Amino acid sequence: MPRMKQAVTRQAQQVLNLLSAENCHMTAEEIQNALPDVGRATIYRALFSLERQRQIRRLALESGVAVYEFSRPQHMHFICENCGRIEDLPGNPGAEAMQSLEERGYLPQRADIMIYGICLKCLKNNKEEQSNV
Amino acid sequence: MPRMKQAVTRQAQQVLNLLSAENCHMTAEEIQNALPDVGRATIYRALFSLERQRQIRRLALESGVAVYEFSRPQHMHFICENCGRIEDLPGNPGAEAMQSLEERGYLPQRADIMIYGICLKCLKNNKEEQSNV
DNA sequence: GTATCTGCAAAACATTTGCCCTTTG
DNA sequence: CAAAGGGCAAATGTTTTGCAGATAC
Repeated sequence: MPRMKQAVTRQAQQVLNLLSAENCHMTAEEIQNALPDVGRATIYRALFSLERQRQIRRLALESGVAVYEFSRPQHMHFICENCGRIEDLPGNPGAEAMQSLEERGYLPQRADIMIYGICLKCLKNNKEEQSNV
Repeated sequence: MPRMKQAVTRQAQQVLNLLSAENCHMTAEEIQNALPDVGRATIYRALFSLERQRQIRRLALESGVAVYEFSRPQHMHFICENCGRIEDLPGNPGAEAMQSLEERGYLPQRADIMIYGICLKCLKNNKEEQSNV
C-alpha cells in the first residue's frame, strides 16, 4: 500500500511542542539544542513544513538570524537591542494599511510589525549599574 | 600631520548616490554589481558606516537577505512575494505603539512595518496569463 | 515493498575579518 | 610618512541539499 505523506512528523511535533509555550521565540539553533537527537537538516525541514502549514511563523530579525514562533492572532513584536529578547505586544496597527492596499487592488497577506529598542528590564539594570559606580 | 577620518569616503558616496534614487531598495549584491570597481568588503563597510550615520536604513527581509534604502521620514514597506519588489507606503502606524511602550517605561527606538503580499502589477500579469489559456 | 523521512556531511549563501597594499593629508 | 581606507581571499555563521540508510504504512 502506498504510504501517506505525514502532515506533522514526530520530529516536527517535537518542534511544535517547544514553540507552543507562551511568548516563546527560538532560533533554529536553540531548537536544535533543545532536541539533541534531531539532526540540523531535519529541524530546518520541520520548520519549513510547519511554516508552510501556517502552524508557526518565521521572523527575520535585523541581526540576520531568524526566530520562530507559534502562530497566534496577529500581534506586534518588541525586540530588545540589548538582551535580544523578543516580546509579543497586543495590537495590529498594520490592519488599516492592509485594508487600504486591498482597496487599491493589491493582495496583502500579512503584516510584520517590529519595534526595536531597549526593554524595561535592561533599562532598570543599567540604572542600577550606574548608581553602583 | 595626522590624517582626519573621513565622514563619507568616495566609495560610500557612490553607494549613497545609488540609493538616493526615489523608491530604491537594493541588496548588497545589487549595489556591488552597479559598482564593479569596488570590492565586496568595501561595499559592506560603506553600508555599515552609512547605516551608523543614519544616512541609510537596512531592512531584513523574510527571505534572509538585507536590502538598503536611503533614510527618509518613517514609512511602511510593501514586499511583493511574487516579484520581490519593495514599495514604500506612506504612513507610520507604529508610532502609537511606540508611544504606549514609552509610557510603560520602555525605550523604543524605531519601528519596522512590512506588509507581504502580491503587488498590483503581478496580479494583473497573472490575470492576463490565465485569460490566454 | 516502496515512498517518505532522517541524519550526516558537504555545499551554498550572505556577510565579516585578517592581511597587506594604496591613498591621502 | 603615518594613519585611514581599500581590495582580495579566507573565515564565519546560517541555511539548504545530496545521498544512503532507516522508518512507517
